[in-house]
Amino acid sequence: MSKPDAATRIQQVTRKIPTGSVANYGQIADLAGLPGRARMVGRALGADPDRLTLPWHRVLCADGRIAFPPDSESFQVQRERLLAEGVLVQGGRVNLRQYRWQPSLAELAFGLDF
DNA sequence: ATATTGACTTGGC
DNA sequence: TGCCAAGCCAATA
Repeated sequence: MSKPDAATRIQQVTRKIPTGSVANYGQIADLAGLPGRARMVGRALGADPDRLTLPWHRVLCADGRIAFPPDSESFQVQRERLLAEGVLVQGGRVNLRQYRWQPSLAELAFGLDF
């Protein structure tokens, strides 16, 4: 278990996003040790079987917008889940300056398996 | 084995 | 704001 695969690390980092906060794909990629691989984050989250407990809805595009097409089912689900935990979503977008997750080293390291 | 796709980002104009 | 080109790379076709 010393070197979990990329998808696993992405899932682990995503689980650390606090309720009421959000992060963007690139940020998760960086924190998971996958710089420049934002696309992989979206793919990994979508492929993750545990969609009910994994807070995938807290992951947004770099500009704060929901990555799904506004008319899609996923878009709505994500919007609902964000609103449900107090994150304001206007025009399919979240104000990052207000909700962006800014983890401390301790916050990231706590509970991690090195 | 080659080509296209996509829940992305960044930089430039 | 917006469009475009590059870089990214596993999954699909």
